[in-house]
Amino acid sequence: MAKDVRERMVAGATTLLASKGLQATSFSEVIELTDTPRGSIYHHFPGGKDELVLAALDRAGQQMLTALSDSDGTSAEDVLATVVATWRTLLEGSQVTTGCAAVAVTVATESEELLGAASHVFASWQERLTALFAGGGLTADKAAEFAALSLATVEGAVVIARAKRSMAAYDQAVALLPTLLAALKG
Amino acid sequence: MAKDVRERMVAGATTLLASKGLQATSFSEVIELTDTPRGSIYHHFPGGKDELVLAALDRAGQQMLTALSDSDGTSAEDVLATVVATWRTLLEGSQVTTGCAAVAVTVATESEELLGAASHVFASWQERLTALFAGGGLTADKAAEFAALSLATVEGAVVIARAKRSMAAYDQAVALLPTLLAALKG
DNA sequence: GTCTATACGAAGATAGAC
DNA sequence: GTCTATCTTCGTATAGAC
Repeated sequence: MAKDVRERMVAGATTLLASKGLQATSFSEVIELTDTPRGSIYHHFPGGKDELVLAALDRAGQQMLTALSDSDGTSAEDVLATVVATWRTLLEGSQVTTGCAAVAVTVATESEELLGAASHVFASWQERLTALFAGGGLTADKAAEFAALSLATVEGAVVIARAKRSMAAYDQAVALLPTLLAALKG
Repeated sequence: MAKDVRERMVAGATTLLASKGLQATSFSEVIELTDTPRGSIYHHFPGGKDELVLAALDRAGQQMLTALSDSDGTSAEDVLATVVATWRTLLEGSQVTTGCAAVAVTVATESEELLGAASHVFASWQERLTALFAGGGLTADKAAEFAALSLATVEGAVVIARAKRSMAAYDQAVALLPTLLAALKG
């Protein structure tokens, strides 16, 4: 059915954004990857590529929020571990070739709308992390700053690990995050 | 003279990579930005676009190393402040639209050679930071981990700040780096 | 070193048939 | 909903004149 085709296209676009970037997230690649009919792209996405990418960003944003959905009421240490592990799993499962869709869009788009959507993804993650860290033992101020730093660190670590194709590079870059958290608590 | 044209093209490509990404770093854009002759691109870069981007990445890598060239013998705190301030200046001078060329290439290329060049840029920065932090009061192990984390954090902070077009987002993401450094020293 | 002309392919997008 | 055909634009790249 139609919903299914559209959903598969969005999922494929999300994957392509994260692994090959905005340029390679073309209709041709999406169709090939998802085995969906070429003739129905503009039926499902009248707004063209931008509408597809917008939907893909939204999906990517939701996925991380879902990964954090079980973290309510857990300690800040556990929240941090979940974030670090979630990205680690993504990297490892792709031989360190896949990263963050929002990052890929941010550094490659010239569209205000797409940039805004990427911004919204980051903001939603940071907001959620701030709440979780605050609930997990940090003061409001410290929670906000630690959420901002840990998100930036993980995003940077993912990019650097991809360039080096090295899980060790990722692990090294995030290694001191628990140390910082301990310092904030102590 | 020839060297001048080539150099201007490389400089322009570096700027375009950092601000508009790999796709937009096209010959047309480079020529327009740098006001260089269209007919001489393949004279200066027989290897085509990849050769141009390779040179641009190398240039970007050198620029950061140059920014760190006065940091020998300074404290780890001063080294950190220099790194954070260098990226901050770049962001601020562009209304938060410019970022890191190596990040732009990493998330957008499918070329092993370009990915390797981006990897080399990150490695050269990290190596230099590790040496500076070690010289500035950290043990070898801590220096390596703090170099990896601070580089990842700053790179991530730059991307997120660009998406949000917000210097405050950058400042917030890096705010706790001195706290971590203090914890490592104490 | 720089020019023009040109070839080639890919991508986004639209129109109209089925 | 899906197809095919087509259009336009753009980017990379080459050839050969100046």
